[in-house]
Amino acid sequence: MSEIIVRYPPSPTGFFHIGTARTVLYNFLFAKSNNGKAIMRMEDTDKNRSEKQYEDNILSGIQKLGMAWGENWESSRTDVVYQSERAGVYKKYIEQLLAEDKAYYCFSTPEELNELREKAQKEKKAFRYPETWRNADKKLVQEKLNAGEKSVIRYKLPKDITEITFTDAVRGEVTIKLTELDDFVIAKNLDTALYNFCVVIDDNDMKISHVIRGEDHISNTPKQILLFKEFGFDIPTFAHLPLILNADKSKLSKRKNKVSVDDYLADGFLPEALVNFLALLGWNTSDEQEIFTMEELVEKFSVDRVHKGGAIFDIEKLKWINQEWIKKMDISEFYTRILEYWQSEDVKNSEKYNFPLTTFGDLNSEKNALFLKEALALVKDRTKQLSEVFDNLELFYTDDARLAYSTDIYFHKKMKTSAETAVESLEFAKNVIEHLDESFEFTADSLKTVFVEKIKAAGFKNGYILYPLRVALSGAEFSPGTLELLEIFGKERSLVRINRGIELCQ
RNA sequence: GGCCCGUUCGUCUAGGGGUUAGGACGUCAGGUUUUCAUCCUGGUAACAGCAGUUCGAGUCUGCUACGGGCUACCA
Repeated sequence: MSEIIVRYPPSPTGFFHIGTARTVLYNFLFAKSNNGKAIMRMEDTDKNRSEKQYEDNILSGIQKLGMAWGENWESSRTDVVYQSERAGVYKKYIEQLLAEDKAYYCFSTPEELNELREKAQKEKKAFRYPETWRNADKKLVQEKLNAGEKSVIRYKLPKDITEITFTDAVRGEVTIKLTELDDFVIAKNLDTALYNFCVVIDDNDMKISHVIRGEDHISNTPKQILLFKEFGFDIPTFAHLPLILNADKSKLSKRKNKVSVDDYLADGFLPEALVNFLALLGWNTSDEQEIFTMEELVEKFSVDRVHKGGAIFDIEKLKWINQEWIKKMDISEFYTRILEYWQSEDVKNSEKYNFPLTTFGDLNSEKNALFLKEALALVKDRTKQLSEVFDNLELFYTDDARLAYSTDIYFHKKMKTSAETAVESLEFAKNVIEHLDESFEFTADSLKTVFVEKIKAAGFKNGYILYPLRVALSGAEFSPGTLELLEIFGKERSLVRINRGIELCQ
């Protein structure tokens, strides 16, 4: 079997799109799992719409998600092929077609054509280019060319073929009758070849074995196959992926969804989670595993199991997967990742998020770093998105003596507590803490033993004491557990917060 | 309009003639926990419709309906 080679063909006309990411992912998984390789090909033939910033964004986005390209999967920027630099190559093939009378110049103006299109629409007929210039007089054509009249180059649809059939790796046999096609434009001029043409030349030059792309390209496939045949090239295997959909089942779009990968990254989704989620949108193993590392995906991926129907982008499931990935991390990894996140370009570029690291003091200081780590440990398993963490950490860094919150939150029906009863609860807790031995180990576990014992002896219920205590320590309605808060704040800070609570309640 | 493609719980999906149609997310209820989250238990909920083939159809065939994609001198 010949070598497996796929291509990543983004068009740098917008920021790295979630749909592009999914297509690249499937190409990556397929090539990687088959010991093949992937070629990065920038489809930037549309000079008006292509921009360098988009190109950079796409390239770095692909790397951020852990998808690589190149002979050795090194994702080198020098490996990137630009269609804009291959105009000369395309030109030769266009000239060949012209010389063989397989293509021709067409002088019909867009205005004329649009008129015909509208007319066909009105008469409820399909529009086809009427082949006005297909067999035009050569001399006339040359004269117009010499006169510098505007023209395009069209492919001469063969008349001896009636239909094109190809076997799609995802959906099986697909047949399109040639009567559905017309003499399509392959180039604006000799130096400006268009998409359907460039793709064929490139795929051949790069020995692409598998073309894996979105379903929206199915209708381009017969045109490309015609060209492959025309030049006598080997035809790659096509695999058309189902589309990612908006909630209303239309193709995923900017108007109805966030579509930029960077936006999701800025929102605190992990690249691993994004990849995991995207992989499952249109493909799955038959077992019940939901969380996959990239390695596992590579190992298990197969095109046979790619679905035909489109899949709606469900952010709730993404959130769940993201949380699973966060739970899987140990605390030092979480610490590293959250710092990376706070300092990432995605966050800095976002108008929505502002995470001043100065809040945490100088993190080069071991003490500060350790405290942050401990605080993160208390917050980790309750975070779905990295973007929530900063706010959830705030309570650990506010001025103990000046904690501000509404005493309404001391009210709890089940615990039978309120701002009034809180004074008693807090005084009790304060007393317990103040009478601890010098040698007492101020940890959640030890504190639990002591508190449970003393509370029982005093005839209270655990919640009656511990709920208000938690509120006093956190100043918040919801927070990590009471004992954990005591431990992280330590004796001194805990007492200051308890006193502040008493002060507020009186 | 034309062509092409698709259709199992709200969502992602398992399933390839005989299943109480399974799992996950969400949601709801209960439990654990000092609150929230986590965690545990349980519930809810689907084969688009109609014919046909067959002893038997979610699984095969046809038709209908619905949905989507494409229909550029964009990619």
